[in-house]
Amino acid sequence: MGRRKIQIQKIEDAKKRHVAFSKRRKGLFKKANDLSVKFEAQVGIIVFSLSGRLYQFSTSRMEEILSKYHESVDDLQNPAEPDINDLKEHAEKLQLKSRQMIGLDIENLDIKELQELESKMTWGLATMKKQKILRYEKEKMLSNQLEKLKLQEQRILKENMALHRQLVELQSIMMPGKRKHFLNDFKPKYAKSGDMGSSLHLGYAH
Amino acid sequence: MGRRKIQIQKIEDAKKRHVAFSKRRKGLFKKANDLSVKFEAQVGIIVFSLSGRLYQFSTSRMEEILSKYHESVDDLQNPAEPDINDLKEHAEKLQLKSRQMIGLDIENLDIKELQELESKMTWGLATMKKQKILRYEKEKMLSNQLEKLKLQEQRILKENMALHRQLVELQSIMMPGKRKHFLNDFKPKYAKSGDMGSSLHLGYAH
DNA sequence: AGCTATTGATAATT
DNA sequence: TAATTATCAATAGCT
Repeated sequence: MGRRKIQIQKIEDAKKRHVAFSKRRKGLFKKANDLSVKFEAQVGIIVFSLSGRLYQFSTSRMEEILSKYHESVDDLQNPAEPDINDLKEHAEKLQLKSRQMIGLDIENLDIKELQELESKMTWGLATMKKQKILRYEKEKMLSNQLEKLKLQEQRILKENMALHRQLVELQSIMMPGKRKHFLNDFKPKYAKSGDMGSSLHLGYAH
Repeated sequence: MGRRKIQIQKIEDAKKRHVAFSKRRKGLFKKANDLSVKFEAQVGIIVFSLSGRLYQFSTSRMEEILSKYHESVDDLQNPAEPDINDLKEHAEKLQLKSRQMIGLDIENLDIKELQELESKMTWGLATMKKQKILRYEKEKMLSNQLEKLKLQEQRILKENMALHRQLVELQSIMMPGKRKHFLNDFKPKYAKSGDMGSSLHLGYAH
């Protein structure tokens, strides 16, 4: 490359380091761009510097690429919930191999091992997907229950009114024009006419 | 690079194309690895081939990098809901510039323009976040309503039973040991003793 | 999958 | 920060 061969990275002084980082980032993004142009590939690159700054390159909207990535990963059938420790162990393994240039020799890796790794990696995503479904079903169940309860309330109210009507009728037959005192002094709250609607205002569109 | 200079990409035959793609991918991933080692950077690369196949490289778990990316993007304050057309226009602009190697000259771009673009790009994410909150509140509202309805049902049932009791008491006073016929032949369904619980089995943990 | 002529990338320097 | 250039690295076309 440059005037001298370089191997590993020493801390160097901050300025040189920054310049070199900038150059190499630029080079990486250029390579990515070349690839995307030459092969009509869709590429997204995310880089975090040591200081935590984000640099990114993408041939189209990054979010588009990321969601496509998630779909792609989701599409791999998810294994029956691998043990979480197993998952972590594999993640560390991958990380280690990554340092040993897994990316470079990715095609030389045992394909089965790679698939296994990938599918285990997607476990988290699959779980999220399930939760989404569960959430939807829970919500549906809730609104169903609500509907049933409202109907139930209507029926009971109706019966309540009927009972009340009978009671009044009976009282008027027994002692017309007089008030009864031997009965409990009970005042129905929920049997007023014209209040057949729910006493709660429940507006909810599912 | 090779024996001859290459400019654009012709359709070539599939085999050569695939070989070249593979080589360049490998090269790209190597560059990424070099960068990450030399500068302790965290790098994630997602590549979709024209046929839709996914290739990826990452220095640590891809999901970790992606969530870090989302955090990073989320942290930029989102502007007060830019117009959707404005957003689209900017997205197309970015896409166009992307083709013109925005990634390469990203540092030469007007920083303000870049920030504006980025923050508008995060609008979609912010909206999703809001929807999540709304969903939570909707669910809370639903379960609140359910609770209220259940209590309401209890109260009405109680009153129903009381009414029924009075009715029976009144009948027994008027005509002990006899059945009344001038009253409607009404059979309360919801005033049976021992059925004070809700008739619906509503199990729900919020 | 290896090889190498040739172009591309870049470390050090200005 | 930008340009130059001596060197090393990547790779296109061949086997």
